[in-house]
Amino acid sequence: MKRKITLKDIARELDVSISTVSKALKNSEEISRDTKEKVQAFARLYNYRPNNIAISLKNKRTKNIGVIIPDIVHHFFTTVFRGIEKYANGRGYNVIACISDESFDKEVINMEMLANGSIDGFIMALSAGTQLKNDYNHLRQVTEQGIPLVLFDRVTDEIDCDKVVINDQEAAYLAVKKMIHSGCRRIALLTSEAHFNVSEKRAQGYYKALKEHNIPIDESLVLVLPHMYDEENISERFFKEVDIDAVLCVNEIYAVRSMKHLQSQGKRIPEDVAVIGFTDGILSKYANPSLTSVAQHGERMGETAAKLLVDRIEADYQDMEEPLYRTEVIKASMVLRDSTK
Amino acid sequence: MKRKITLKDIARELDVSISTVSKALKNSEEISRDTKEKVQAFARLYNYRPNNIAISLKNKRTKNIGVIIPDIVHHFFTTVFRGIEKYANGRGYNVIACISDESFDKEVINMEMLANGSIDGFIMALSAGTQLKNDYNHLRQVTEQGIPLVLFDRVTDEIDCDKVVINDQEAAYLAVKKMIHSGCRRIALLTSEAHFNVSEKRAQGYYKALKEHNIPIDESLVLVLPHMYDEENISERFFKEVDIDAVLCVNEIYAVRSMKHLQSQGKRIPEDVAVIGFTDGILSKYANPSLTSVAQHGERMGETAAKLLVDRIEADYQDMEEPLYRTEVIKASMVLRDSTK
DNA sequence: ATCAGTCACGAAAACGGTTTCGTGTTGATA
DNA sequence: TATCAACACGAAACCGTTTTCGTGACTGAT
Repeated sequence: MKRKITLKDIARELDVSISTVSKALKNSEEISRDTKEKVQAFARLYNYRPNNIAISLKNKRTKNIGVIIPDIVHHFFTTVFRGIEKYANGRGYNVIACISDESFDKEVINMEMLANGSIDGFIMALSAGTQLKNDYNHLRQVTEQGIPLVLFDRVTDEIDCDKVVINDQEAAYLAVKKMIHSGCRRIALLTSEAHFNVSEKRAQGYYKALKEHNIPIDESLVLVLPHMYDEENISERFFKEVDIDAVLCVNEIYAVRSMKHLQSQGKRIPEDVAVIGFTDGILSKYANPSLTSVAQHGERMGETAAKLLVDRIEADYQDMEEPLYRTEVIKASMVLRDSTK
Repeated sequence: MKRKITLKDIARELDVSISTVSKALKNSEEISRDTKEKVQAFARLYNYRPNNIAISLKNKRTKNIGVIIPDIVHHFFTTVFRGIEKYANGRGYNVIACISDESFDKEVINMEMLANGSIDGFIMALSAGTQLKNDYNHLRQVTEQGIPLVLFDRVTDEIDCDKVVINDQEAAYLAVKKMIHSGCRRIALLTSEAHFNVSEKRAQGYYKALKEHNIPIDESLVLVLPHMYDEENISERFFKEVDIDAVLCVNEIYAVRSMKHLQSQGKRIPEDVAVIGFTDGILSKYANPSLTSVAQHGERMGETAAKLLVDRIEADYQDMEEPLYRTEVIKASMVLRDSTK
């Protein structure tokens, strides 16, 4: 087993000082051609690579960024993660992934684990637990220490930092508007109580579209599903009881499940009931009929978040004047498929 | 902005030496109660946390593990990743995620980035590119340096290390057997040419089951789909041309697409054609009809891989005698749903 | 012969910890 | 009173780099 070779090893072997080796490898002007060649050849031969940890300690930067997301087995977060990873990698950063599992405690623990030098900055989406608790002290701690933070999707006004969101309200508004224009009048909304932020905004868009078209709001058409609790039965019952010609769902799963329930009642999609979901993932694409869906462009969101973060890290590092905190809005777009007319 | 406080700061402030502070915080017997209390109180007050990087440098271990997977937007890998993250976190390790994007070059670059001190060990699934190229020098480099490596799912015999695989062949065998027992005789196989290992093993299971039941093998019922190239058209044509009463697909996507094509030809599932897929993901669950599927238990696979890795890292660290390399087999299981009789 | 000015290199500090090995002070013991 | 162990603490090395600041040897000019 060949152990890793260090500057010291090279120095000893070639009978020069450590500083000389370091400089020679950096092609410093200070070192003679002869020595440089000798050192570089030796380093190549023994496949010398500088130790990242030592460099991190010296430079006080790790070239790592911490990503904390509530859930990875979730198409949207997965695509965001990919966007982050791609962009960060392109700029020489590695990504440390932590999954909060929607839990406040895990989120706090993860942040604390990473905030002690392991990373140069954070990208995160708030866990449901955190939003429920409405406690953001762990975020404040981090920003007060001068660690850059970018929030995406599940954000909060309580914290002053860079943010990336999608135009949820507008997207929902446009989706409902589309259904209205194709003749729908009794439009249901399936939403969740869990991640307040986005669900609420989407609901606002829904109400706004109805109002604008003078369609009376019927609260019995709005179903708020509890997080992970007997959802399926509740929604099945719901569809038996209401008389509708369209549904807007705040995610894909609700949407395909709605289609299933509606179809089992003999309703045709989209002829009898139109369905639109949020999150243009694999389910939307392969559902039968395929699902018209609001694409959130997670990958772009991830890239944008990563860019904001890395830019700020590097500005920090080079003592450049700090750009003001920005909130980037990623425009959702509708992917038209066969569940709408 | 409060900068991070260091041992040196505390030492200066309390007029003791750095060593004393260090020991006091570790509750060393060497230090008097008075001093310990003073130091600990001060540290608490200023929220002192030791710098991870410094500790890593000293200990020559980072408590990070590197995970390199071909793709994250893929249910199976995602669940494995979650298993790894959970287990590793439980043992105090963080996970650095790299996505090779099925490319040999990216895999190599990622490994080299991480192998210079950033991590204590690797968990990875080989990229398609690597399997194609059949070049494993980057893995060999890593193991020769004494960095522990665990391969999962997409493994190779070329490298001597811990491995975690599923019993692909047997799972496929059992799936086909099930279809035979329910009366199917003309059973198609939809497979891919990309990740040779698993596809091939599944194919072997398919052939084995047919042979064992004296069903003649008809190569025209086996469709090998090229990776990402016009798959949909090819498979649509395939289903128009063949006359079958069952299909085994090496992944969910092929399976739901098969169902779609079959249904559009008026075939009923499972009455006319039974369908079984691999990867028990979200698609299988929400497909219509829901899909009988081979569950690969990715999460358990991830946990197992992480356990193997962490155990080896810690054995290394404590100079314990090294356990021999092991290959753990995760048993796949069949989730019966509505696409089979 | 003296002096200034390269040139090529080394010593040492620094990053933030841990750990080994002293060492000065105290109180008890012979 | 001399000796010694126990106690409480500090100095310094070390992990592997980078970087600043010398410095000795040589060159060329005066």
